[in-house]
Amino acid sequence: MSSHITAPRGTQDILPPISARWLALERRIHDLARRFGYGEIRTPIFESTELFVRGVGETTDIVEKEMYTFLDKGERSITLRPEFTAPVMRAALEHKLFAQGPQRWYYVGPIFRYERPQKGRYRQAHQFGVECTGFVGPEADFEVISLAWELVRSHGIDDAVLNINTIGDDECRPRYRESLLAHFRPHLDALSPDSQRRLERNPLRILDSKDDRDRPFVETAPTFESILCDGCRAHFGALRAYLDAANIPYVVNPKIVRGLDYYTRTVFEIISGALGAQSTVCGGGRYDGLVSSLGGPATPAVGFALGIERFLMMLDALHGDAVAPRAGVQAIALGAQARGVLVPLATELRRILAQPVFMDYEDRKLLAHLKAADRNNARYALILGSDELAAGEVVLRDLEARTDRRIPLGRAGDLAAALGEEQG
RNA sequence: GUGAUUGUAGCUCAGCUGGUUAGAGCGCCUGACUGUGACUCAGGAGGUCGCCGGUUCGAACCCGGUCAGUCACCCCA
Repeated sequence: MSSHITAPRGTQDILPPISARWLALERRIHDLARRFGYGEIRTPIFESTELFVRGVGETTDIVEKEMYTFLDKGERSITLRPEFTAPVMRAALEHKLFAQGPQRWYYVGPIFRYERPQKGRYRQAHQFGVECTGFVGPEADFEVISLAWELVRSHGIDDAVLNINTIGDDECRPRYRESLLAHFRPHLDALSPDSQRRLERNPLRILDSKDDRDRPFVETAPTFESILCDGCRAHFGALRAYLDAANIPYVVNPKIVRGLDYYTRTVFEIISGALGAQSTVCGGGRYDGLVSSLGGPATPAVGFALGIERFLMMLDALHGDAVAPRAGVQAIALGAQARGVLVPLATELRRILAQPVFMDYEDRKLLAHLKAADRNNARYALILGSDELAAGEVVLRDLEARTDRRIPLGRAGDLAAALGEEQG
């Protein structure tokens, strides 16, 4: 078994029938994005390592320890993309798209992070996300959040909660950071080892600590609310007003921080209890400083990324036991002569019918063919044996109603019509 | 990277304090029924017990290592 080659750790093969659920979700994603006026962007799966170091932030965990980085044969440092936002902005800069005003893109595809796999966490994961650039106002934040929420809402997922927060901008975030440092530093020795490490790196993250040792100091820590600058305060207030007006439920959660360096002002997550410890299915926010830090024009932007695997886990938890309705036709030929007639007929039916047409080609008993029809979850069996051949007919069996009818073995169109009638 | 836990048939799992030929259910194949499917019944195929090494007369079982799955920490989608 393990002497055979297996899929690399943290990756998975997506096989039928599960792959059909991926396809269904992807279709809804494409449709949703189109309705919001977003165009699909596809970027390379690998990029220059430098892009992520500058874009994501060199002290982030993603860049420090989670990237798939290697030298190619030309000695270039290459990295499998660990996220989409930096590549999308790189592409936009490369093609001078910001010169054309506000832009809206979405993407669907794999990302790669070298992590220990666990529930909802893989080394190759898939994300759907959007980026909206060129708008400084809260309307863009609202648009992006409502797009994400619409995907959740339209699937009837009821245990998902939208969490929003603001983490300030260049003006007030440094002030808040300083006040947190001033608050925690005197208690450094009493903090958990994790939080001691977080203090200089990203003190905001201490607020989200699960360690009891940190709790008393977290509770007395200054709130961002008290330090927020007027601009950020107004932006956040306006966003909340839009969400209220749209009846999108949310909670303000000061612990939502986000681990990537590029976020400013609005951050949000959609969280579900169906996901175990990796409870975030969708995370995003505003990143007004990223484009200029990549050497482009000062360009405000908002976006999010949504984990496809995690989203499908939520759908599983919601209605994992749903049975698919029977659909399609199992074409059954008994004997070589019947097969010679039925094979071309099946091909014609495939041209005409929207339903799938299944067919096995072995010389097997009728019983075995009908079992195959059950496995394929077919609604009908189209049976052609020597009797039917002699009579110039086929038997159309409704596998659900368990009824037979004989239909003249003529044009495929007549058959399709018969099937169409039966399908209502 | 840290910790816990689990690897036996396609799937879900038994397998006693080590004992020689490793089992069950489901699924699959064949037949009872030249040709009528979720039901019966009878046969059959399918396993280097994750892998490597050690201990032992003897290892699925004990020990070490390794790989992988699962879960949590960290972090994130």
